[in-house]
Amino acid sequence: MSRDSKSGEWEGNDALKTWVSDRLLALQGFSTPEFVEYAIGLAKQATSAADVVGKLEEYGFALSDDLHLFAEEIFSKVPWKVSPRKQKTYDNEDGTGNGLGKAMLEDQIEFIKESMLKVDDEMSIESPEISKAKSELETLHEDRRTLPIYAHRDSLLKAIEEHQVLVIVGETGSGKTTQIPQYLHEAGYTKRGKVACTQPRRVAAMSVAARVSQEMDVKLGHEVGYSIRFEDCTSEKTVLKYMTDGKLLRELLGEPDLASYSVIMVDEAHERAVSTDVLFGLLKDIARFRKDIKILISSATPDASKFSDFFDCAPIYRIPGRRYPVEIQYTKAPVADYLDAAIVTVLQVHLTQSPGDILVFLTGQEEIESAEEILKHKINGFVSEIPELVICKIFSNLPTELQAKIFQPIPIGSRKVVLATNIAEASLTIDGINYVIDPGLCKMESYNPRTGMESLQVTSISKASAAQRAGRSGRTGPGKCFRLYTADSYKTKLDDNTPPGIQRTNLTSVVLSLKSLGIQNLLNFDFMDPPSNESLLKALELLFALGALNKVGEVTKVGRQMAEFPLDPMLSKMIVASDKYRCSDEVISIAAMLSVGNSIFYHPKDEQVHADHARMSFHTGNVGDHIALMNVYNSWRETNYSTQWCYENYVQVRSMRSARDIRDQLEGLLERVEIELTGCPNDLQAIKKAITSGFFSHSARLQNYGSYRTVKHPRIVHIHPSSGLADNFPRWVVYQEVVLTTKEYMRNVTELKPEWLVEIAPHYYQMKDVEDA
DNA sequence: GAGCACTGC
Repeated sequence: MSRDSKSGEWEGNDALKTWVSDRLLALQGFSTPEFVEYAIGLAKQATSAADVVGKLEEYGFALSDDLHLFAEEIFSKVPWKVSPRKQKTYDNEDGTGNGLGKAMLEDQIEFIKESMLKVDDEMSIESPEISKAKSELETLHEDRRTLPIYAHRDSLLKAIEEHQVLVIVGETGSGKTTQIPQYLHEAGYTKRGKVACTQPRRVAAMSVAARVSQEMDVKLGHEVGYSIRFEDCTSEKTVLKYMTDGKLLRELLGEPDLASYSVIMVDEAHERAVSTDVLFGLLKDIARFRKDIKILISSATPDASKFSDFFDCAPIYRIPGRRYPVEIQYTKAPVADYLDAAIVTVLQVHLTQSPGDILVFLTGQEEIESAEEILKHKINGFVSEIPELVICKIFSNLPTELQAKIFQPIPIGSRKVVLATNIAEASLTIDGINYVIDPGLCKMESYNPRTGMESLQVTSISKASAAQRAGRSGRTGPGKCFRLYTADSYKTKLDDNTPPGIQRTNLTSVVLSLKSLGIQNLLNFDFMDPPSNESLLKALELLFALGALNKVGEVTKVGRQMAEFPLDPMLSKMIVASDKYRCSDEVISIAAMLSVGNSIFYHPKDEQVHADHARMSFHTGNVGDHIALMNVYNSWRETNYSTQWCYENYVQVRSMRSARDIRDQLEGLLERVEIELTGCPNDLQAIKKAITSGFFSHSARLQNYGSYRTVKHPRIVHIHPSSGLADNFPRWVVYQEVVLTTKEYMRNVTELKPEWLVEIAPHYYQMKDVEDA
């Protein structure tokens, strides 16, 4: 079966395609269907052969006589010059994309009215004494019936029965996540197969499963279970399975038609996580040949037409939520200093507004810490007595024990202010918030496929995000949201939605997964919002260089081995290569440490000297950052994974535990791909060669004045000051990544011998690349 | 001589 939904498009042009493919093979050594289509597409849109050359050069092809010739030939061979991009059109007479019957709509509207009234009643009905008297289970069942979704049970089931794909819009508090899978179970869907409900986050999958197992009065892991990385709490009995969407993607690699499932419910679809978006495309395809499977797309955004359009006009079913009104205030004029404005607003709310806690959205750790200091200082400066203000902070890198503080009760008569990053927008919910202060900014990652460079920059949030932030104040009562920008800039400067993750990330790993699933032409893959062609082609190019794809774009044996590892392909390649150098034991530790990210070392502001000293102790002998990370892991392991050791060495214990989990998983996977676990503790060269096998495309050589030039696509870069080699200036290095902050910095650097590049990647480097100029 | 939001397999 072919997954190329539009593969018929070029039929009849096979001769042209073959010709283009051959020429591309000659030009760049490999040629996948994507590159063929890309080149033909360029020629179609180009106005001249020179135009084709320009575009190809812009992509990264080296200028040469061959390239010019190719451009001229393809320009003359492509027979037609067209064509406005094909637009998807749908018959959509009423313009709502809603195929539900009128009666059903009315039924919904009626219920929305009812449930709005109910919200007020509910709060006052039950006294604590009464609820105590009831059995816990009875209360649970009663709770189920008071959820907004309850009255929709039958019409919802009917809609699911009648349509293969249904988009469900359920506001927060509607009960969709816990109830719909139970309704499906009660209606008999689980007799045909499991019901999966995917979540973007691990904790959500776990906690929802726990809740549902209580409601159904079964043991967690029996009929109701969850499955997340490192933890599969399911059994043969399991019929309702909550899981992370990434986990379902992994399962898809082993079971491409999801035969053991009868319903897939993709929850929190509006978040548009990379794995959710990939799932959309795959599920749409599965639904085509598995008419018995039901797909539910559940989103909390009112505008679900995009989901509906994508799934061929799937009907939209709306379930009301339970929310309180939120009053939104804008500033009259733009603020000069939003941090200052946020602090002033906190104090104003504290002094003038009725009780209720405050949530402030800031961009990062440093900002939060300085806001905390300023706020403390200002409060101490008040001459007269004011009610106590308890300052709490939360961001993901904050040690767990300090994170817990935001949930602790505070003295009566005092008020809590929580200074938070985006973590409080969706990932965690704090009760008792009545006021939100929103400067309208966040840090967002962007990825430039041309340079392969990531950068993290402060940018304006979207309208959707602003709404989500405001909503955080109206969960337990009416709320207020103070936006530190003008109503006009809200209207004109904020985008409607945050660009989906898939358009902001390095796609190498996604591309390898999709290729492993047998998708032949990724430019035709049905993405809801396609990533740029360039970003897909760069990913293919890298996978070819790594040996994961052959020269016509098919997955190789190495590629299949790599795809088994839940890692960035360069890390997977490093592991696969470690077999040859007999050092897989060391290399999986390094891969685990690298894949944890940059939160291994702990750098408190006031103990920098000690922290730096501790960090450098792992770099003895200028071994490079990769080996240093291995030293950290091994030292920790030698202390029997001691927490105390972590504190003494300024190492974050949470990150180390996560590295251990990943390492254990990788060790298990070695066997699956038939790589022996072998160690060579004293042969650093072997380890470095394995690293080079994964990261050869990230090589750089020393220039004057301590700067470096990357070898393949020349750019000037620098060693990040946190690197152990920052003062060492080795002549040749490989690096894990380049990040753009104040300069272009290479992170995680290791020295190498230039001849290794030619030895390890002869298809990528020639002697002339590494000889002295 | 810097400073990094949030997820996930």
